[in-house]
Amino acid sequence: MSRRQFTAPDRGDLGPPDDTGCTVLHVDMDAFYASASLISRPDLRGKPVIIGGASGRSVVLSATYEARAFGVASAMPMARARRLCPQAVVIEPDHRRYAAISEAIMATFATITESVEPLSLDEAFLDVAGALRRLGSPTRIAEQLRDTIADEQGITCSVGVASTKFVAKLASTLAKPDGLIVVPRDETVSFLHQLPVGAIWGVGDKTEEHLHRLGLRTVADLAHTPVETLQRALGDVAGQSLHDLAWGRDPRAVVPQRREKSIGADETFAHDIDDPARIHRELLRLSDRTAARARSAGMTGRTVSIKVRFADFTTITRSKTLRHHTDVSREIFATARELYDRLGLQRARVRLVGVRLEGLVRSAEAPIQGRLDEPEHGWRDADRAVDRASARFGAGVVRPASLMPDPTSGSLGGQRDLS
DNA sequence: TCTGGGGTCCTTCAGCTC
DNA sequence: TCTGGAGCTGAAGGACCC
Repeated sequence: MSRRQFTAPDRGDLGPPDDTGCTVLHVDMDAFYASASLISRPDLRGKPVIIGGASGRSVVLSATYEARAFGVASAMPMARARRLCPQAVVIEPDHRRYAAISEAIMATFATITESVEPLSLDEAFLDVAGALRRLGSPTRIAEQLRDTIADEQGITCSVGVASTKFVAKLASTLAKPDGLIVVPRDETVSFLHQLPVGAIWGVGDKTEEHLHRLGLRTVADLAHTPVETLQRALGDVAGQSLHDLAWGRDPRAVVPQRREKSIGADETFAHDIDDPARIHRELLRLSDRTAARARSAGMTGRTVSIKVRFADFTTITRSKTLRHHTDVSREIFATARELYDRLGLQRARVRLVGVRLEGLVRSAEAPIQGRLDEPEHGWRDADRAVDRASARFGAGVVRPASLMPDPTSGSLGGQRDLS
């Protein structure tokens, strides 16, 4: 679900594209969250619909093309989206439904090739080199795939077909909505050179601005700039990478399994908070959530980091690397709290806090060491028991006492000890 | 206009060891 | 014993992606 939009370069009268050697497909669902939400609301088809949270600070997760015509876009503040398109129907996201549909779509991909690299819930790369004899040309496979997903899931997708991942991804963006673009291997460079620099994967607003200041506006400009100049401006890695991509060089293969490197959770408050006790409770809740997700994924991590965003939107991070790996809620919270307290904030107004566990490895590869200060059946066992209860009765049935609603006030636990 | 939540990757800098 | 450089690691921040 790319957020950037460009116009497809004109191929002129070159005839049907030659897809020889174009075995990389990038498949991207069209307005995925909106399309998925409309499956149960067919009465809203053809109307402007925005998917997003109800809280004052939420942003647009997705919008139908009818809403986009009014200027509504992903990641836009909801308040602005509502102003741009007041007649739009707003629907709260339903992440369980999206995950279920995504799983079904990935299963469809798996019937075509084993070489599927999911990028997110709604898009993936497929390497179809091994499926050509069985299913036909890459273009034919892409067409079949689009038909199958439309029939089985009731949503449309766009597909880019090319010889490299980067070009296939660009092509699917240009094909939207409900389209298919093939970029023949021999036409890769001419295809790229017509595009603006912002079309390149990895060039965001800041880098685009930087390149514009250097007088570089198109991919052709980029390609004809000495790589050393780009490296001086953007750093060694980014400079080299941009130069390579501008010439269509992208050796990255489609990688079926990608291992997570960090797991975390953050939360933006409905209103800025300056009460340290409330922030500690939020850190506890986020540590709990992060640890539970790590255990569920069978991972442990060694570095705990926190993120704090202030009322003026400045953001800081602090991290601490432990001597051993952990997936224990209490230990992650203790580290997060220590990092927060070390900031020495005197009632600063905080907008967001986050907790993240980094340096992940599989639990089996990093046995959790028993600690001398832990009781025989330590906090790990308690966490496991909570996991089992949550699996049986639903998430949140067992929580730290400080996160239980306070019966006297109706709010979350008050001045309980969080240590 | 007023900016979510979940991630990855890169750069820079400081501290440590050899 | 002191010093400087190389290499590594951790920490922090920024940019980017969906």
